[in-house]
Amino acid sequence: MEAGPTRAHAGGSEPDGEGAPRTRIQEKNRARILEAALGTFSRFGYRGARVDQIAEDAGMSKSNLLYYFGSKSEIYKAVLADLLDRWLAPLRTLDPEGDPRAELTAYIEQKLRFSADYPEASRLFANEMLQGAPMMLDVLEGPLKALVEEKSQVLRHWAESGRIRPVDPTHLIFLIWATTQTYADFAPQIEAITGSGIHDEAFRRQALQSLSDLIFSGLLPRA
Amino acid sequence: MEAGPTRAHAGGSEPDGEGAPRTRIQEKNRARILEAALGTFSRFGYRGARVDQIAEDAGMSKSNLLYYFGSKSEIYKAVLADLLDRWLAPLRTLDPEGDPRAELTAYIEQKLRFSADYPEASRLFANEMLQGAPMMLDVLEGPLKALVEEKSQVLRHWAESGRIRPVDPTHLIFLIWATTQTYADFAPQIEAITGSGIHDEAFRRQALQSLSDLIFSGLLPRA
Amino acid sequence: MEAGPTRAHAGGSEPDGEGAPRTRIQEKNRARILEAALGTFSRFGYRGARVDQIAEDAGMSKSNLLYYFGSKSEIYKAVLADLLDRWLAPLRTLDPEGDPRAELTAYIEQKLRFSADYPEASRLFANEMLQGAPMMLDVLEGPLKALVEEKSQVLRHWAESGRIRPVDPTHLIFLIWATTQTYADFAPQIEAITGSGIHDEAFRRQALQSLSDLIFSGLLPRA
Amino acid sequence: MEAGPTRAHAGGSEPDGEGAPRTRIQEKNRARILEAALGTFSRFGYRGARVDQIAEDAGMSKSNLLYYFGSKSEIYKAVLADLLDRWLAPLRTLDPEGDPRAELTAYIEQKLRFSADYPEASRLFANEMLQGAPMMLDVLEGPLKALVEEKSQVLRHWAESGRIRPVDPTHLIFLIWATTQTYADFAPQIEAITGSGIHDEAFRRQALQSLSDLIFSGLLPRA
DNA sequence: CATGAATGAGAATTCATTCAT
DNA sequence: CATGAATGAATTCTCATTCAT
Repeated sequence: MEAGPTRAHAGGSEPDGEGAPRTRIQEKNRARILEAALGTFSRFGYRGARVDQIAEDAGMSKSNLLYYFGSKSEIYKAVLADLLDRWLAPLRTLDPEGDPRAELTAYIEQKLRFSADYPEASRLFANEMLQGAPMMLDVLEGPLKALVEEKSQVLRHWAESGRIRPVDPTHLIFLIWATTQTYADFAPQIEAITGSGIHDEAFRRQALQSLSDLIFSGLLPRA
Repeated sequence: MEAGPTRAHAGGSEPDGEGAPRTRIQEKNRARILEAALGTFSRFGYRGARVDQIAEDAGMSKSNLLYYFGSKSEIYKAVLADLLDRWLAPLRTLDPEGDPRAELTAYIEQKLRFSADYPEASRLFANEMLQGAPMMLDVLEGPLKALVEEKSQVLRHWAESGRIRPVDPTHLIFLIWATTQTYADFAPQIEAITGSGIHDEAFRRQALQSLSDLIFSGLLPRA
Repeated sequence: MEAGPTRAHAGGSEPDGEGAPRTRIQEKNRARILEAALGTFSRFGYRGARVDQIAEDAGMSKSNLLYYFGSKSEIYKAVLADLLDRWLAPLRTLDPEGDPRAELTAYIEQKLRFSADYPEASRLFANEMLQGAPMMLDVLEGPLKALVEEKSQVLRHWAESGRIRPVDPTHLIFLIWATTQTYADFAPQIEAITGSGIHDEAFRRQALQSLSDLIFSGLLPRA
Repeated sequence: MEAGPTRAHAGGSEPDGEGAPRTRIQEKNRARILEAALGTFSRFGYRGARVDQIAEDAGMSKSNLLYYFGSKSEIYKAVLADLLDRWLAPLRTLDPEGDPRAELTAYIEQKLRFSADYPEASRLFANEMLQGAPMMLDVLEGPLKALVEEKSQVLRHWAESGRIRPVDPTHLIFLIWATTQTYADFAPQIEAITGSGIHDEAFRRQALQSLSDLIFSGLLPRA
């Protein structure tokens, strides 16, 4: 069983009930925990992460951490939930009415920003995938798939109206995801080779430039 | 200490001396262990992996496994070493004298094959990156960087001679890596969305087609 | 690695920080552990001792013991530190201004008491020596050597002023140490031969008598 | 159970039967094993010693070592048996007809030589004592006790005939044992303080001189 | 006579979690 | 809201010993 739910923890007064109102300090501590957890889970995965380390990174005792979340898997689930929305948001903005090049460039830019601003979130997502996405399968097969199909339609329409060349939209989306995320997920490799990384603004501009140039114009010289 | 080297275990007559000659049975058992280890490490990373599980997957007792490798980190290192050569091989074949389109297409195809044939190796590599590449940094900064620089020259020459459009070669290489590996590393996502995957030959052909079309011709309609 | 230092264990909120203030319960548990550890280490040495057994003797679970000390070698070091002061204390009391016979007799008596009251401490010290004193070398070469040199001076002065015969002070000190400690360290032998032991008050008086008689008057009949 | 006998090892053709004739190579290997075992057992005691290490020190495989001795405790017992005779030998030479001073000086010298030549044997003996002499109790209570009683008689006769002062012979023997063995058993301490040790001939002469001077003449100045 | 292969019982830690305060 | 104390189930690794060759 990995990343699987554990029994709901007993006790009476935990602050995590459904829509339980939270005090300001609770809110702050939950946020600190989630941030620390993101850092750890993204590096080591669910099994490799240690509650101790999360607590330490969050600047509180392990006991106190467990007062807020009850169990390791609860923390994990909360982090994942936080993550998904942000991960999907950029694609949602793709506007069927906009100019294809502008829209896609904006999308790529947003994804690059995400890699720059939330590299750990990107890595956590990657980690889930590597493990077979045990906690995310339903999201992948549900909302994500639906969204991809919706946006694929947009791309197909653009192609039919001659505004872009006809390309398999799914693979195009995969390409955009892969190329933008790689700057976060494979950062050590990127940095070893280039000496810089997506966190650097100049580098990010250069990456955006190269990517959109390639995606829009391709490699073949114009006749 | 994660993924750090452990001292060679003192006890017993372990068969793993430097260039020690190996008997047939050793060869066989080591291979079984490495294969099982690849499966486990690629899913759970170094810390999340359990020696028990590797032993079970390899069909031997934990003690016997440790007779061959001495420690978890020794296994990990052996798996990584095995992996690197295969991972790098395709790029090495890129021939400066060949036709750019043919060469690059062949490269992409090889990388896709790798994702199809050794998805676990691909994921293990990804996992190392996510963790910050603790065991691989020197390889990244040494041989890998050198190879990338060598092949970047090739791309640059092609551009200078007008055979391809001038594109930042490093980012092009990153794009190829990312897009080909994503089919192995993010397989659950791919499958959730497309219902198929890189292991399927038709899918692989379609992916290759889409990728090379995009990379060579880009999205913009020809004037 | 024997008796070598281990890293402080990462996990949890161990109560053993540098000069961390200790609660009453911590004080009590640490004391129980140290006492049990003394018993085990003194019999079996560092390597031969089992943490399980120490925990059992201390009346607590192994986990709880490790909550207090983190590792076997940490316990060992704590026991040794506790031991050294007590072991050295008697020699410190040797007063240059006092009467040689009274001073030395008092010293011998204190050492015999130590053997009687803390035979396990004596044996632990012996055990460290047998192993080559891996954890104690610096103390031996530092504070202990200094103290011995200081007290050797005292003996030398006594000899120069004619109050005792001139004898190599170092070997005299070794003799006193050896003869007093043997009653604790070689207890089984002593008891097999005499049927009694240093724990017995009459025996102790007899030992003291014999020792001081020998040391002061020697074997040769007075002319 | 420590140092306790384990079940006799099965098999048929081991070379260790009662008076089984031994080939030259067997004889040589047994000797190498016993020597290596002495080194390890003397430092770490029975429990702390590892068969691996003994095998390595003896320059053979663990399997081969166990071919000769069958089990750890068998080796231990063999080493102890070897040891006892040598340890006792010096005392046996004490001649009732000889001159007390000459006889005792010779005895002390022999014991110091033993400490110099076989420090590991001395330490192994000490180790057994520290553990409560589980394997030696019967020897201590039998042959050793008898021998001590015999030689005590000698000392008593000497005292009765006025050749030495009347001193408790047992404690005198203990003193000689303790003081001579300390140079082997507590070698690290001796060396830390003096910078030399019993292995050094000059040091040994000095020790002998100091000891016999003290034992025969004592500390008090002659009137 | 000797070695390589294999194993199971231990032994030291690690780690998530519970409990009391 | 927070911490210290305690625990038991893993988990890695050790070690004496057995088996086959």
